[in-house]
Amino acid sequence: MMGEMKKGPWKAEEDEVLINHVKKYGPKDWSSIRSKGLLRRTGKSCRLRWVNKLRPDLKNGVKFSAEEERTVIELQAEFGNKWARIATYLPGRTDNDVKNFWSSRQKRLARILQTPQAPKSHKTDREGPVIHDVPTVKASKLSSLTKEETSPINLFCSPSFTVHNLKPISAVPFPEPELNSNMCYFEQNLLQPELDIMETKSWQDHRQQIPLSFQAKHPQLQTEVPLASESQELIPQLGEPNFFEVFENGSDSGGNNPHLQYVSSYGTEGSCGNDGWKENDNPVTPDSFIHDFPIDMFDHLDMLPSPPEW
DNA sequence: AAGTGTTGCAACCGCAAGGCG
DNA sequence: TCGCCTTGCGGTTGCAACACT
Repeated sequence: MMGEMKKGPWKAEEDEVLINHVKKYGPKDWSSIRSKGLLRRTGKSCRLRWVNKLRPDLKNGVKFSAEEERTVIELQAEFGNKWARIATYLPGRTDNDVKNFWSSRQKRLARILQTPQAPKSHKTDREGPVIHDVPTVKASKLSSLTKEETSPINLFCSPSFTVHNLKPISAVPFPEPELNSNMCYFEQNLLQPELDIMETKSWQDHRQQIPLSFQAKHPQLQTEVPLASESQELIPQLGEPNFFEVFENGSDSGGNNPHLQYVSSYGTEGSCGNDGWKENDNPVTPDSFIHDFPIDMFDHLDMLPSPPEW
């Protein structure tokens, strides 16, 4: 009879035994490692160690790239918490990696939402990406239309990993804006219903409302909104497929946006035909959308300079 | 330098599915 | 068909490392 099962961190010697076993027999027969008396670990533990740490093709100690983050976000919106499935799209990443990444991200968002004005955590310094460090990017979908035909709206959205995720179903393609660090563009037509509803709002009301209508009605102004750091971290999430999950306790894992249903490029959502967003039958009004934010969230928004100053 | 809070990661646990006798 | 065993997956936890006061 074997002694007690060993738990806890693996030692280098144990790793070596495990690796040798896999070399001989392949990544299987995990239980035989114990039955042969090679290790006092369960087969389950051995398998986990191999899959998560010892496999030769792993990106151990390498942070998720922006591209990987984008992929996870898209796939989580599509598959839900199917980490193993998502991991198959990310070479060198395990389901555990993806799961931990997502968990950290959710915690970060939750913290930001709960304490938008709290003293900045020291940890934020080693969290990325910081908006102003994000390189300039271009919208992926280009158009021959002029800006006058499809006046872009500057919305508060991070270009760091959301731009190409946003694939509005609108038939009018994107113009070709260059996105700087604090802004990205949405197709105006997609937002027009919201813009009409919010039409009466102004920058003076910015504590409660995002004055999209101002920009929509004056697209030529191309307003740019400087954001405080915490809001810079939060507001980018507006563009993410699963953004609404942040606000919804116990919402379904599919990341359904109450207004727009995301259909990713990985394509299991068939009703839309093309990649992108489709309209929900019961959209949430912009007001209810905005009211889900902490009341003081927009305190970080600075007043726009008046046009003559531009 | 010590204390404290936060984060990321490694590993465990429980459950379910599948294979096999 | 049933029960056992193995494997795989998702959720959770514990802890070391780090940053700040």
